Amino acid sequence: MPTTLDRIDRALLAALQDNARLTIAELADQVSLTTSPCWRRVKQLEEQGYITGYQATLSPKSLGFGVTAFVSIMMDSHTKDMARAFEKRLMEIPEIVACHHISGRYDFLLEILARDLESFGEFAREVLQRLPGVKEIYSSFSYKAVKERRIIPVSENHI
Amino acid sequence: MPTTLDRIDRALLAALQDNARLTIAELADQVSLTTSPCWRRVKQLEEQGYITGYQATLSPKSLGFGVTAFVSIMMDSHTKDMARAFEKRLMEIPEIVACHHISGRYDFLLEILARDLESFGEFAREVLQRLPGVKEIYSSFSYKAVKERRIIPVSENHI
DNA sequence: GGTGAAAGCGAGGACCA
DNA sequence: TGGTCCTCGCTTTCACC
Repeated sequence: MPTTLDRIDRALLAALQDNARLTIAELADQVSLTTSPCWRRVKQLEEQGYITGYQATLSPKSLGFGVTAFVSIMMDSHTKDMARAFEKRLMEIPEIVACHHISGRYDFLLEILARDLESFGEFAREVLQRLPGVKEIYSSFSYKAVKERRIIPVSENHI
Repeated sequence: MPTTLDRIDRALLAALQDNARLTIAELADQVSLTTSPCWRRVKQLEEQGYITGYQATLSPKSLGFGVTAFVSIMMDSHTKDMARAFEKRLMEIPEIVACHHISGRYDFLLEILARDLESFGEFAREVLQRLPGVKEIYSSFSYKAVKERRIIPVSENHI
């Protein structure tokens, strides 16, 4: 399915990544197309998996989350069951907004939101330390999000 | 401005975080309101900064990025000028999709997309090592994104 | 791949409760 | 606040190039 993307497809992806609420008419205008082919292309990009969803970006601070923490976790053992239990438990905890299984000294890298440092401390003690299979935890706090929109490059140079 | 959010506002935020392309009519339906008040609430949530934007979520893999790397960077010195030069340069590099200034042993944590490991190696040598003020770099690769949608909790329990 | 038209629906505003 | 109504423009899907 992943047919190759032409200039117009890439322009559509860039435009929608910047503003997911653009109407088809506005999009068509930006890429110099009429609405029908523009609409078909967007549908195709969705069906072929280039676009996986549309999300409103919320402000953590406005919602009461003053602290973003990055937590590195080392596991006791590295069995498949252990990893599965750990990952399953993670999915239930909304404060953990991202998690990657990673290479290197630690096994998982988590991104966590908390109201403040005190509430993070409690969360670390009561929740993180009790996750199945955890051996060691290293926490680091974000002083400032220098770049956080996670804009994926779509221009051809990068491929 | 940040007036407090009631149940309906939170439901709207949750719905739009899940699908930013919902129409006002669909949203109104989900929260049992008619379109006008629903529309007014969404506009308010945007104006008051709870919603900072709407983004299409793209698939890095489909776009040719097979590797997600987390790079920790230690700086030479910690002057304000140094940090500014470093941050300014970061903003110009699209492969760096996120960056936080952090506490702890390292100063910055970057998230980087690359085609493959080889191309990341080149990027690390040619770009990262040459960023202004860099003293030490530690790279770690994501084997698997266990959770990556960065859904910010909006239910009242968390506040 | 592209155009153009038609039917139906949503957006956004004025106004009332 | 929430609801009604109204108008304009957009979305979506045709048939066709």
